[in-house]
Amino acid sequence: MTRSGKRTTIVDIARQAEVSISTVSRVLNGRPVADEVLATRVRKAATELGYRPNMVARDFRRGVTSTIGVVVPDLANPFFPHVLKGLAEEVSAGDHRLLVVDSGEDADQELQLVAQLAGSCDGIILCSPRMPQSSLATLPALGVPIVCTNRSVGDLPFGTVGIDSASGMRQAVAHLAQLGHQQIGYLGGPGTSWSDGLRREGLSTAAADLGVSVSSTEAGSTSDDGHAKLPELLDQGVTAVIAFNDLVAIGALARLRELEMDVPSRLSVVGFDDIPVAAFLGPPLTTVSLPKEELGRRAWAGLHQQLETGQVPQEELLPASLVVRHSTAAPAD
Amino acid sequence: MTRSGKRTTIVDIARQAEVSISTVSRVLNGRPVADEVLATRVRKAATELGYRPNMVARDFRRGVTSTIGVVVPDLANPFFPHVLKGLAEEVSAGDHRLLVVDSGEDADQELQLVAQLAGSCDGIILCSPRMPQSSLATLPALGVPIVCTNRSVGDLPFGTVGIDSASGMRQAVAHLAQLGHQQIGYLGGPGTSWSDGLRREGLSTAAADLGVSVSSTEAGSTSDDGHAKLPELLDQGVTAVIAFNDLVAIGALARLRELEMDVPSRLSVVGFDDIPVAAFLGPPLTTVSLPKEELGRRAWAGLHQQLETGQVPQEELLPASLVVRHSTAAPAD
DNA sequence: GTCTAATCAGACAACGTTTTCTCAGCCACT
DNA sequence: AGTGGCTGAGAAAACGTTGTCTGATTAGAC
Repeated sequence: MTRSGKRTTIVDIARQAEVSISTVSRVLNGRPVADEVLATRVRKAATELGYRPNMVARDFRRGVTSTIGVVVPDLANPFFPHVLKGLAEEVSAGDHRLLVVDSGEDADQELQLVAQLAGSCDGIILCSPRMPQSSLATLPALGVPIVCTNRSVGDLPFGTVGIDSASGMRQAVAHLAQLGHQQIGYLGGPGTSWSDGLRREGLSTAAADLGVSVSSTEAGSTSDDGHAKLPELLDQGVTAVIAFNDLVAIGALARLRELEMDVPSRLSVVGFDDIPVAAFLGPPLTTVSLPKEELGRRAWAGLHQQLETGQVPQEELLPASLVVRHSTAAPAD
Repeated sequence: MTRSGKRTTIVDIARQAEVSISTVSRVLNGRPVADEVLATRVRKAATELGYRPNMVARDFRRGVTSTIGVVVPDLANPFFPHVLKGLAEEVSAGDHRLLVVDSGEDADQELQLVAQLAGSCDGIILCSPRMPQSSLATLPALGVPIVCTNRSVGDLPFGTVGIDSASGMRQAVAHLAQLGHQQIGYLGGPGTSWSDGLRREGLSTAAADLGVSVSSTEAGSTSDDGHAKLPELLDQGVTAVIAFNDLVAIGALARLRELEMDVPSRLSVVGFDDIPVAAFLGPPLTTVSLPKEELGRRAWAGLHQQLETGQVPQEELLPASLVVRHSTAAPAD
């Protein structure tokens, strides 16, 4: 501390080490300094005074924020924290901070949050954005590089990285078909979800290919939704159900328990995401595992590239793979 | 945009509105301006030029960061996102940003992260910190106000807000005792967890008061831990098990299913936290519900107060309450 | 020994904003 | 009518850092 109550700055160091401010800056930033004597004097003074750089001033001068914004629809959905973990890992390695905001599954608030974030971020990652295409189209005007996950953005200049849900769905349907199921139900996600669109598409083509019939309903993304909408599918005589995600599957499982219908003997259930509890459910859930951490990592890679080169990265699609546990079996017949 | 490629600044506005820079600043910050004509000229120019303030410059000048750091042990643990939601709600209302970092349940990394965060935050909220008291004691030197949740900090100058886990535990034990259980097992949390200490304390006093006996083990905070450690308790002949949290309880439930021991007829299970899936498990989990969002809100209140007044707020304790579902019943005898 | 070239530390401007200070203008009161 | 006080807009400094530019010092070549 200097005599004044303020924080120590490079000026204090310069004074104490009897060198110029520029030299302090150079030493502290590891730029080449010829005179090793000066350098050590500076470093000594810095530690003596307990110097810690003022990041805000540094960012201000450099014209950056060193901050990346991430918008997720719902942190309480176990899917997103995993994406964040993958993201955080890489982002902090690149000396950036991560500003996380939760839009509460609200498309309007999502749009507002992005606009607000844009003011204090070098770049933004939109996880599974729920906003309509028309809102999405307003974002380039913010002048901030944006990468979307789990969403196609038309010809908007955004990087995108998604998961090949269609393929995952094909694997799930193939698995069920092989077990002998002829009638499959789909507990679909929210209509605003791009992934849900992909999954429905994969479902119908796979079903057509394999000669099984499909009933589907729009449920949502929570366990409550799965719990509420399952009977609708049961009425249609399905022998297996695929859920939009594991949470919905958990809701369905709970309803089946109430109805005293055993899983998998009376009904097979397949989830999506492979959240950690999936392996511990009763029965352990067969589900399509998605590379969540990798999704985060690739999103950062795309954004990073755009920040460095100005080039909008190409669209990317990550593979999904079915994990067979014990919630699926041959139909009772 | 001005002719140069740069972003528009208040200088551009001043030029266009033909007023001084100070006036622009005053108008834009809503400070009293006498001449309404000037004010409207400024506002008009600002919208025409599409002005968006440079937050970094503003924060720099004001000597603040407008950012609050939050450290959580594991985002994938469903407990924390709820705390964050309560927190985020209030924090963003106060024109602050939330910087969230995940320490991966690693005490060393936790300490490092806090030190790093300190450089770019006005204040820090430590959620259930896992670091030892000795590390905690080094934090005041960072010169940043800190509030801890779920942790007593001795005489360190931190605000703290916790949950009365001991009372929750008493309720759980009372519930089980009333059902007729005489032998209760506890699947404890990580030794570094303060909450776990509180819970053990509440458990032993409640057990003594009610005349039931207790066996306990140190499991951890994940479903894997519960799954692995449950047999240890079963060997001791308990008729009911209380888990450190719902995730651990889920692991226990899974193990019981494997062992074909029905819940609650063969063993009663009680969790802690009341995470959303708890209600959908098989059977729906009796658990001690914790005010997670409120915890976040109170933490911010404490930090906010400290930032405004410089006064370290008093320790706070929030109530917990048992939610009885279907994983508990009278013992088989 | 002198002149040129090269090297490197120090002086200083700049980043965009807020805020303090200055001073012009006006009103009211003597 | 002159002066004192007051209001409010404009000028300018300041925040801490980085980076460009300048000037000095030294080494090398003739």
